[in-house]
Amino acid sequence: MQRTLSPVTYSNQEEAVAGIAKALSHPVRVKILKLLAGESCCFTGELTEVIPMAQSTISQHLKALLEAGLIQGEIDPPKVKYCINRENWKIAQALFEGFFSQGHATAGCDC
Amino acid sequence: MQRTLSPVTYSNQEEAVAGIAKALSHPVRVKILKLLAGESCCFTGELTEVIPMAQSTISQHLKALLEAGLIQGEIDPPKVKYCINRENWKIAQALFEGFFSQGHATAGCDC
DNA sequence: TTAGTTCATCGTAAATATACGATCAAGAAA
DNA sequence: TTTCTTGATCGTATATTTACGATGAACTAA
Repeated sequence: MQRTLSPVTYSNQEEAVAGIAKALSHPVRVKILKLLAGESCCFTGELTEVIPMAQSTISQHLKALLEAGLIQGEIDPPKVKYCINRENWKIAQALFEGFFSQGHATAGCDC
Repeated sequence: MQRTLSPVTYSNQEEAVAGIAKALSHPVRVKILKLLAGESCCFTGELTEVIPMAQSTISQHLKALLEAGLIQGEIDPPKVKYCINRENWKIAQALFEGFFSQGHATAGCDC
C-alpha cells in the first residue's frame, strides 16, 4: 500500500461522497441508522439488545457514524441517547442527490 | 474478527445500501464515476493518464465498480470502454433516495 | 462509602482493502 | 510469424476494518 506514484488529488465533493459512503459501507451501520431514523428515534444501548453484537463493537460502529456526522449523542446519565444529526443528514442527502443525478448524462455513449 | 455471537441478519435494503456505499467508499472510485458520468462518457484506459495510479490499481477499482454494477465494460480491441450502467445507476439512486428520506422522522427526538 | 449500570476505550486477532510491479492473454499491426 | 498495445490478473507488502473480551470512567443507587 505504499504510494510511489505522485499523490492523487480529490475534489471536496469526491472526498465528501467517499466519506459518507464509507460510513454507510457496513450493513450494521445502515441498520443502526434505520433504527435511529425510525420511530424509535433517540435510541441508546437498546441497540445492544436488538443487534446481537458485542457492546464494544456496536460502540465502535456508533463512533464511526458520529465521526461521519450522521448521528449525534447526548449524555443522559448513565445512558447515552443517540439520534440522527438532521442537519448533516440533509447535507448528505443533497450530496448524494447531486452525485447520482450526474449519471444520466447525454448522448455519446455507445456501450 | 471472529464472530462468536449469533450472526446478525440484514434486510435486503440494508445489504444493498451497504454494498453500493462500499463501492463509493474510496475517493478514486467516486472520481472514476464522475469521469464516466461526465461528458467523457465511455472512457477507457485514458483513466490511467488522468489518474496518477498504477494501471493495475485502476483496473482493481474498475473491477470493484463493475461488481457493484455501477459501470459496465465493452471490449473494443485492443481497448475496453467503460461507462455508467444507467439502469443500475437509477436503481442505486432510488435506493439512496429512499434511505435518506427516512431520516426526517417525526417528533419524539429531544437530542 | 460501596456496589451497580452504562458506555467508551484498550489490546488484540483475523479478515479486507489498497497499492504496487510483474506477468499473462487477446487482439492489432508489422 | 513476431511485435506492440491494452488491460486483467497474480503475488505481495502494508494499512485499515472488524470483532471480541477486558478494563476503565462517569454517574446513580444503596
